[in-house]
Amino acid sequence: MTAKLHGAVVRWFATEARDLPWRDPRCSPWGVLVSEVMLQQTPVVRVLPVWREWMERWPRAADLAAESPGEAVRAWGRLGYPRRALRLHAAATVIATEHDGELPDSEDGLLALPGVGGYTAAAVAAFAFGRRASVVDTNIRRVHARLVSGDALPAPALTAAERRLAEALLPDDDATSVRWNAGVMELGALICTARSPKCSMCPVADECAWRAAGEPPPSYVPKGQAWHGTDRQVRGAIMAVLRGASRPVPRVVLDGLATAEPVTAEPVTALTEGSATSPELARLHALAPAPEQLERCIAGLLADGLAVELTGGLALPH
DNA sequence: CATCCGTGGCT
DNA sequence: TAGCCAAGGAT
Repeated sequence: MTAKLHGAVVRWFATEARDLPWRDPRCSPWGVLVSEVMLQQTPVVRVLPVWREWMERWPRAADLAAESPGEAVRAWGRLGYPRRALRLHAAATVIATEHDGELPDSEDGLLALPGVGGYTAAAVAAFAFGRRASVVDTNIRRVHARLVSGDALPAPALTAAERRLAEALLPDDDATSVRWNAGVMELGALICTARSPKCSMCPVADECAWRAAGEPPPSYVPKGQAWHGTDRQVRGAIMAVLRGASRPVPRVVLDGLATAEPVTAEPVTALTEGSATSPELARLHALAPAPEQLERCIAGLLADGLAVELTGGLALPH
């Protein structure tokens, strides 16, 4: 019953898939893992250049493990959620020291790595090792919701029913299951998008339960992600300062930025000479965080290991 | 299980 | 333009 869907999606994927470097058969499992972690909540177009830099600089897990975690965070750049860089570095260390430099090829083995959850473990097992694994990401969930369940959007959180459905739809043989996973994911990314899906270009539009039902609206309103004034925004601004700093950033500089006292570009430059570029400091200052928020954010970054306290000030971890 | 955690392109 | 939202994971 699902054979028709399998054929349609696999054929569509064969001709319409984007030519992404981590899909190259010559890409190593390590390269696939790096791509999957970078792609967690970050769009492909922004990952591409950073992934290339990482692969050139750290072609094997052991190469990254030999670096300091701070270098990983700095090379992560502005991909967002920098703790992912930290966990990727930790995963590289585990791979280098406990797995002789080779990635585990089973879902369970992958799942044990830092920063690797259910999605990433299944994705690497499938895309790097050709295993039959049930990959469930936001794209696949959305396609399943529309195509099979007739809903405009998947539930707010992954449900057991969705896992069962994904497993039930997964082709039996390894090779087809890999193409199905990749194809459904690509379909969700390019055609069956969250907003304004391109149904006229969909290879399985005729089988879509959501279309058959007259494209009913979502049964709930997704709540947006708060940003302005949040700790995340302040943490991000602090991290940008630390990434741009070639030496520890004195606490007095950071603390001074939280005050209402205007800070001119001149003294900022003088205080942080050689330790940070002024655009990053200016951005943090423009946020005008309350002293307690700034303190809370710094404490959070220290607790997360994204920053360390030195006598000279705050810096990326060594 | 809900919340927290960055960033910037797109509509 | 202001929001929406993207190949999630950890707690």
